[in-house]
Amino acid sequence: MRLSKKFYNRKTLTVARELPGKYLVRRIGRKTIVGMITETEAYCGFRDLASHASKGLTPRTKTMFGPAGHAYVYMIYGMYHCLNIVTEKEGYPAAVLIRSVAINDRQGTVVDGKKNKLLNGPGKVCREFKIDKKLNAVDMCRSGELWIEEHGGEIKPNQIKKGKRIGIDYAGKWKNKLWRFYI
DNA sequence: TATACGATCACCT
DNA sequence: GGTGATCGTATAC
Repeated sequence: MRLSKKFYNRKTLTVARELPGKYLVRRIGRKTIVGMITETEAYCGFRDLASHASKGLTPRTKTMFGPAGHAYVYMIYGMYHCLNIVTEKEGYPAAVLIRSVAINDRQGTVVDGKKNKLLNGPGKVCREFKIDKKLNAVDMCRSGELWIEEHGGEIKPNQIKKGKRIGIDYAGKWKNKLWRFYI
């Protein structure tokens, strides 16, 4: 079942904690790619120095200020894209970064010599799912191209671990927050 | 108009 | 462990 706006329109940490174990679905024409989310990070509020939104509202970060359930896609290092999902109410800048996804192909197709493929890193996730700026600001509650499903029962809450966020050494005290969730 | 740098990855030592 | 690739964005002139 597809996650509704109700799911995303809650506290960012709650959404980030519950997303691991859910399924990211990407439809391109007739082809569908499905992967289980295995790692997320929360970025929330004006004061979080690790969040792009701490610099204020700009054309780039506008999506993060928008309604919950929208995809926030941005380019990093000129070569990679990162996928985020906007959370909380419109006007409050918050999002959950999808850091890692495990592809379990339902048809059993071999991917990279293995049946299962772990996409550990937001850049790899976006490369595999063919996510780029065109998907920025799409409504994941309604889009026919990108959304998240819940199948239920696969992951128990006690399998989800938490830790410090990664790659944000510049964020001062904010870098030590335990806002990263993974399986 | 120009410049510096980043929520990364791959490849080098 | 360290660094180059490579470009959109923010910030500074």
